[in-house]
Amino acid sequence: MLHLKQDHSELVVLSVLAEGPSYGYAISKEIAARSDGHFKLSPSGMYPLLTKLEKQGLVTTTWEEIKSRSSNPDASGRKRKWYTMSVKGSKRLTQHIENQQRVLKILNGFVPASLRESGLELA
Amino acid sequence: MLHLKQDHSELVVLSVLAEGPSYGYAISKEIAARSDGHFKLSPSGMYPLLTKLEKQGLVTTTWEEIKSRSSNPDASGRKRKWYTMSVKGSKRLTQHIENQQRVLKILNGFVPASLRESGLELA
DNA sequence: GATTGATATATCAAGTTTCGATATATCCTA
DNA sequence: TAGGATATATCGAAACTTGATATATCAATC
Repeated sequence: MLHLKQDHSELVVLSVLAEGPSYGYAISKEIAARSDGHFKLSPSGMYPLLTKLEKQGLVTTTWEEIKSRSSNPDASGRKRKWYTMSVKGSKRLTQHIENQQRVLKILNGFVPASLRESGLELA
Repeated sequence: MLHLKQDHSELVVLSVLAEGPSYGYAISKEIAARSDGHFKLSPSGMYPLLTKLEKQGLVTTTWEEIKSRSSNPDASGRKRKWYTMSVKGSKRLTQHIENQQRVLKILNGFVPASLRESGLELA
């Protein structure tokens, strides 16, 4: 299991949001599921990141009031904060991936030829 | 220009050392040259890293006394610390690259199909 | 009706990492 | 003799990471 660092976190979260609006908890489950449990983004990594994305205008947010069926109808209920990727966020995701490609290509240039020949390539 | 993070630093430094012994200053120049100036590992990143590699037994070291031709033959002269990759270091480099490949493959699974179709792939 | 586990958002503090600045000293060339 | 390159190394402020903690609801079991 690998704890995601900021760069990868941002790429992964934006990628998940590229397929439609979601919210913190669901995103973290999605990341674990789609990585076969290999990637983990914990609450303390997720929420500060989402706040950052919001401040940078890469996502917009709305609150959903989750009404309980069984309890007091006046109760505030659980709240869910939805994140929707903006056009700016979409562009940022593309940039992110392009940048990763560039870095990978350079990085691959450092891999010794002997290893590259055995299929150990990064790009 | 991109400052290398620890993971990438280790991979790049071990890759350089895979081609033969070298020393801090030369490695940093090699990194800048072979990345067309895109990667930079500054002294404050380089020396602690080399010390770490040494402590982990991934490299062995020897000091070279660089004798001056023109000055006092008794002068201590400049010292150069050579780093030689060990068998353990060689194995670690392979592991490093294999691990990167694995992470990249998973990461690529998050990239939206629409972007992957335009050639924006990470693995 | 009480307990448990899952859902859901969020912060804190301690630890680690990063990186520009600094320190020291030699060598070479103009 | 001054400046730029060579060479190793540390410091401290800022940023980042992450386990722990806090709060609260909901659903299912006991």
